[in-house]
Amino acid sequence: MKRFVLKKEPVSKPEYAINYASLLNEAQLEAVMHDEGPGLVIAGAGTGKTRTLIYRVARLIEAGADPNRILLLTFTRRAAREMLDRASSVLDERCRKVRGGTFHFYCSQLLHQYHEQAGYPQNFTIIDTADAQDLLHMLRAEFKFDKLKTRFPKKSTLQNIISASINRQQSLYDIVESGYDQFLGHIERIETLADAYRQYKEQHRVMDFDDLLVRTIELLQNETVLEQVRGRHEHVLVDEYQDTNAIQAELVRLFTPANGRVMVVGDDAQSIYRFRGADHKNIMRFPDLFKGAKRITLEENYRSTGNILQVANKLLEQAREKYEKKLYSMRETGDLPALVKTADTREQSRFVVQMIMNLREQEISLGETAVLFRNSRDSFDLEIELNRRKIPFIKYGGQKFSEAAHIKDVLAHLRVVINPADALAWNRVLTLIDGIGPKTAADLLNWLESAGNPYELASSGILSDKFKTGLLGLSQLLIDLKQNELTPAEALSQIHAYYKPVCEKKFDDHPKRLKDLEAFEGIAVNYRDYAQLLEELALDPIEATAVETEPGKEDEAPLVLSTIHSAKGLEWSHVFLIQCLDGVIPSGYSVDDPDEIDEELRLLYVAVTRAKDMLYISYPVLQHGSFGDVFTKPSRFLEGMGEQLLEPWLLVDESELPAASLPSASATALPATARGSNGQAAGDEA
DNA sequence: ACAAATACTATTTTT
DNA sequence: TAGTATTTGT
Repeated sequence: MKRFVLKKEPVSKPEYAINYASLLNEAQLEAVMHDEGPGLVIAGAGTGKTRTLIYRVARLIEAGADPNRILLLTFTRRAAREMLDRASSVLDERCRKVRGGTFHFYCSQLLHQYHEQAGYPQNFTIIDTADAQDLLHMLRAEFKFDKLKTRFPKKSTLQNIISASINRQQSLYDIVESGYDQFLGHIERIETLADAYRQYKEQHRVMDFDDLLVRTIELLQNETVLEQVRGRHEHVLVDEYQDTNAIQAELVRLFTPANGRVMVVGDDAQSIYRFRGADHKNIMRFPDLFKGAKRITLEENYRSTGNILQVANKLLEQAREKYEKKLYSMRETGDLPALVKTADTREQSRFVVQMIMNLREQEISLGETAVLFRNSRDSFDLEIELNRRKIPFIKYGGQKFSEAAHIKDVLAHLRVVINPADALAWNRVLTLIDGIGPKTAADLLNWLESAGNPYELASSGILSDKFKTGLLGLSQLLIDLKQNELTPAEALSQIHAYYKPVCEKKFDDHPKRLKDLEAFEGIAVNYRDYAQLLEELALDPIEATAVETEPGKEDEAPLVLSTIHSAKGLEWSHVFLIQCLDGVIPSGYSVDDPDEIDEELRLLYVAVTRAKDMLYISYPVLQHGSFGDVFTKPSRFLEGMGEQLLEPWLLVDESELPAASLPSASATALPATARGSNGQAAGDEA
């Protein structure tokens, strides 16, 4: 029955098991069914972007595409996993065979596979941001730049500058001039360091995150490799395209097969990674890069109530650079988002906790609620309050679990065993020993390079009584780890035992950290060998910083605390946005650059559009600083919003309320709605 | 000369 | 809070 007339007929249904037309709106359907040539989907927040991608994957497979030859690039590995999970439940298990992951992950796969052409050993190691910083720290000491009279950038700043220079494809000078002008006097030293850093990485055959992308582009200059790589992609799909930078855009171009089957999805109004070189205009330049790209726009929002979208649209109106679309809510109007002014941070925390407890009584579970903030530290006070009230929560964003000092300490021991040439890990391991500082460690390292057996530390020439015992202990541990073939979990448990006293001495909060280590051993059970554990951890660090679970209630999904950046692509029924202050959002660092201000505005836009049913924006009037209290102003972005957009809530002291309204309470504040008695506000129900 | 203890200060966001 | 500068101690 295969007929050459098929093309002329309306989209044929009988071929598909899934009835796409009934499950998707017109624009979504168009994106899912799009066949030849490049496609660009501009999808506003909550317009079913992910849904469209999922159904497209299913549709392509149904149409006969080999799942293995579909490449799905996402921003995080979590997003890739979720998408393929959902696609599998929509269609079937074939969807799991889709190639996918982050740009970094896919590049690292290619580089391992074509290591010869790339000029690297098969087992090159990937260093994460913290390693890169440690390396710069070491180099800075080597060049004696740490003993200068004028202020020199600290290691994290140095790493930021170097990485920005690569990702934004600008010279170090330009980066320093535009963002770090206080260090312009040191520009030559910074250039020296960046050069030494690059050399070290080449000599030791390690790559940082940026190298993974840059080296892949270099690799694909090889025509044979390029043909092979392209040849294995039948379709390329890219999510969150607005957050790609020029390097990633080039990768997409290189990955795309000759048939031009590439589809990218994104929202220029949600571009929030400028600092990493992303340019929200990139997505609009896609048609220049891929001629004849079909453009599809999704504007119907299924997520948020009308009132929430009004606030979102009002935010975008303030942008200097206009965005082309406006969101239309497909839902009811809903309640007005709340604007809550609190006396100080403590009161804000108590307000949030109180509201969350009230919501829980109204059958809105913790898992349907999230608290968002600009900076990771903005939730510190709230975390204390949540702990006090025994409310389980999980925090995303900020420092990662596997980047915490104590976890890195433990991992360094593993790294030394896998790769005795890993100077960074040695440095870390050695300086943990009492009596060994940077200098002695460097001397020992020097000796190590010529040593026959690097683990027989005791035979080194420079043994002093001061640290002899410690060094012997370390030697013992490393030999144990090397000789007995242990699983990663067993090895970690050995290291844990060795590290325990060190940890107790080094950290005041050792009980918490030792508990983390136990949890880490549990996680390590899932890994085959040391090397796999280390590489996966570098590319996909364990995101959650702290999980606090109340015993017995483990099945209830915990409350989510998240930075706005980490909340991208997610949604919750009720969303609290705390610390909505001028100087926080927009960040105080961005106020003199209009482009940066626009980015902060988009950030706020992302935060607001995470909410499905109700949004609470709060800010404290007074902040307790180290120099005394400081009066603060709400975010400038909220200024133009009248009471018809945001409803001001008053916090009423408990003592002024009828006794019944609060079940258990210390001096907790309670919101009262200005709308009178019918309000949904907390406390009214119970 | 180097390590350890203490005081101070400046703080984004992520692969 | 953690990273850095300064002081104290061995």
